[in-house]
Formats: sequence, C-alpha cells, structure tokens
Amino acid sequence: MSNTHSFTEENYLKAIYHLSTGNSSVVSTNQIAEMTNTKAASVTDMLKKLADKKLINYIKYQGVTLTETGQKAAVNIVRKHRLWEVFLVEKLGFKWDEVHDIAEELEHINSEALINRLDDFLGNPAADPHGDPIPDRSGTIHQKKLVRISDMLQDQSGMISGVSEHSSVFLKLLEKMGLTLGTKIMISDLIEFDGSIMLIVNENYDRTISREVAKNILVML
Amino acid sequence: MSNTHSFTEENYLKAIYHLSTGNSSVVSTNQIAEMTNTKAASVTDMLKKLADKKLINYIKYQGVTLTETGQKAAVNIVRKHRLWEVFLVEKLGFKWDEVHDIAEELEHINSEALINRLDDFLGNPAADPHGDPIPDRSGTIHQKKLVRISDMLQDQSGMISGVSEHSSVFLKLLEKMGLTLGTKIMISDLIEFDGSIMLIVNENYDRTISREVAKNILVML
DNA sequence: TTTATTTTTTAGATTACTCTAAAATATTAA
DNA sequence: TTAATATTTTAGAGTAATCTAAAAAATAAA
Repeated sequence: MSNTHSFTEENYLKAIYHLSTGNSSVVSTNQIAEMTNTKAASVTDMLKKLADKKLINYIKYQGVTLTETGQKAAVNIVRKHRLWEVFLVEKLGFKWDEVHDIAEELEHINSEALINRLDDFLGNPAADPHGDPIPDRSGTIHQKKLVRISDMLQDQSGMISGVSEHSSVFLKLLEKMGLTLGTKIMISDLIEFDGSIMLIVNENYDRTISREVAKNILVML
Repeated sequence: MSNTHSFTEENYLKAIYHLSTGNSSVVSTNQIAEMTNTKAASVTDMLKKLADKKLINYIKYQGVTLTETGQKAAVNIVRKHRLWEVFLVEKLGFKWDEVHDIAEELEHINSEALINRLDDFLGNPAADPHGDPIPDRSGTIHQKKLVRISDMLQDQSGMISGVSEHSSVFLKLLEKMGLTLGTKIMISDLIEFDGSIMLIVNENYDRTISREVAKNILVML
C-alpha cells in the first residue's frame, strides 16, 4: 500500500507540496532549490527521477506539479510532521518554537501503524501547535477559514488560530506579547502612519504590532 | 558535545557493540557483515572509516574493538532504541513482538533534548519491554543478574525478567504460554530424556518447555 | 610444517545524491 | 522583435555506501 520513498525524495515532495499550496500551483526549479538548500542542477536531476516514478508532472523548463500519487505521499509526510509536533509539545513539554527540526527528522519514520496509533494517543488532534491542520488518515485536510490580522477591519474581533511564519524568533515574539494560539483579539486601531495595528487582547490589555507581524498571525473570526 | 554520525555508521557501531558484549570482546569482519546484512568487503571499507574517526580500534586481519568514544556512541543508540520501545509498548499499545523494527528507525533520531524528555515522560524506566536494561543519560547500564532457565536447578524459583532471543515468533510463543516478563516460575522437573523442563507458573498451573526455549528465558532468582 | 581451507582485504564498478561550469531555453527590456 | 538577463538543463565529476571477483593473510588439517 504505502510505497516507500527515500528520505531525500520525501523532502523534495514536501517542498513541492508547500510551494504549490503557497502561491502558484506550478513550482519552479529555483524555488525548490531554495527550499531544499540545494542547487538548481541537483533539483533538475531529482525532478527527472520523481517524474519517472510518476510522483510529479514535469515538463522541461516549464515547472512542476504533484501527481495524485505525489500529492498523497506529500500529505502523508505533512501529517506525520504535524502529529509529531503535537506529541513533542503536548506530551514532552517542548515549546512551539523548538519542535520544527526534531519533527523534520521524525516525519521520515515509516510505519502506518505507528502514526495511526500516535494519532489516537494524541486524541486525533485537528491542528498542530502552530495551528496548521493535520490531515486525517485518508489524507483529507479540514482547513478552517482564517484571515490575517493585517486584513481585518476596525473593531473586528476573533481568535488567534494560526501563524504563517514558523521561525523561532517570530514565535518567541508572539509568546512574549501574549499572542499565542487561542488568544482573543479585537482590532482597536489601524494606524495610518506605518500600518501598525492596535489590538485589545482577551478583552483585557492592549498591544501594538507592526504590519509585518500582523500579516503572519491568522485569526478565526 | 554529541558528535553526529551517519545512519550507516551508527548501525555498524551498534552491531559491533552487540557482538562484543555477546561473546568475544574482539569482533570479526564476517560477524559484522552477517549482523548488518552486508558483505565482508563492505565491512572492511567501513571499518577503515570508523578507525579514521577513532571510533574503533582496528588492525587488519585482527578484528575490532570499540574505543571509548565508539562505546559511548553505541550505548547512546541502544539507550534510544530501548526508550522508544518502552514508548511504543507503554504509550501506544504495541505488543512486545511488534516494536523492534520501528525502534530500529527511531533510534537514529538525533536530539539529546528529545531523548531525555522522552526518558522523563516514560518515568525513567530501567528496562525495555524485553527486560533489557536501559542505559541512563550518562551511559551507565545497571544490569540485574539474570540466569537462563536452562541453568536453573530442581525446585529453584524466580521471576522471568528478560529474554535473549527477540524474534517475533519466539516472543509470541512466550505470550501464548503465559511466560511474559514478571511471571513467577518454579522448576518442578528436569526431564532427562530430551532436556526439557517442567515449570510451575505463578504457583498455579504448569508448563513444559524445550531446552531451546529455556535457554532464552532469563530469570531473576 | 607444508598444504588446504577459511577469512579478510584490495581492486574496480555501481547507485543515489550532490556539486560547478557551460550550454540551452525562457523571460524581460529596449 | 531583437538584445540582454535570468532560469533551467546538461556535462562531467565527487562522496558515501554498496557490490563481485581476485589476491593476501590467517587458521586448520594432513
């Protein structure tokens, strides 16, 4: 059933997946090279290999999309990554900014039984510690509709439910400002001068965040 | 601090470790080849590499021992393997005969923080699901003194505390016979004809096991 | 203590993945 | 719509790990 791919192949599939769900659905060689920390020439080689295995649709010079098989494989890696992140935070007490690199290793462990039991052990969580949705065992992703704080209007309110930037430095900042997942916010002021935004947090205290920060915090209205 | 070795190097170190704590302390090329499922020529290549890295003491044609550094690295892999086995059985509900292959993958995950937190999460267990001792974070192994049932005398009693054979087929047999870890046994008869042994189990029912089985069950007197 | 056998090592090749430098193609700008 | 620039691919080569076949060394047997 679950065809097994090399560590490296998996990383390419994952990169293509993230790039294609991000902006454009067709992904370029250079984009992949940047995301996988390799050179374009290496990417080209690997693309041929993945195309031979019918994991991607690839036409020279024209970019890449995942086939259905490739998509499934990629989603499964994402599922594993996010479940392990939940484990690390919920069970082992890691902070949300500490888990990415470890999950990056754990996501390549190959056992359907393991990941399904882990899923149950964790109570079949819907999202990882950064609010990203966890695909279920059939590969379906139930993504809640979220908006960036930077797209919200005066007096709108909602609950912080995700981030679109996963760097440790960003996550630590949110932590320090009390803007972690589950926090309720209300837009109290949109500052014309530099685009920064004033929030009322948990109907209690207020915070001002830059536009750059606001763009990377996702809210459920 | 923790020097990182390749997946493959780690497997060789582990093989040498198990072989050298088993029978003779000096390990041969062929023994390693058999344990790692490779050919002697491949082993020779790797031995040179490990010797260059000062992980083993290697003299051509004379066999191999681990250096102190190599020993530490190997013990750390064993620690990780056994802790993951405890996790799989205690937390995820796997049976003791199902965990070896998965732990074989998990043991290569490289994070000191992860393994120490896992250790705490599991309550710092002293032994894995097969009774093998788990090295502590300093690398010390607290091995209880165990004897094979085949070495016990008439009327001696003790508690099953380990096995020296880890195959699924053997473990399933023990399960079926009710001879799992923690079971109390007493030698009720040593059968001269074929060396098989009659036991009284938990002061309740009796079982007869072959000499071959008896050799692979370890008891704390 | 020679000879035969087994074990181990060397030599030479293969596979997966990576790289740099140069060539081919596509995109942008004049 | 040609020229300049950027992107992508090919060519050729390197590293890590593996293999088979043949040579060298160690061990066992005659």
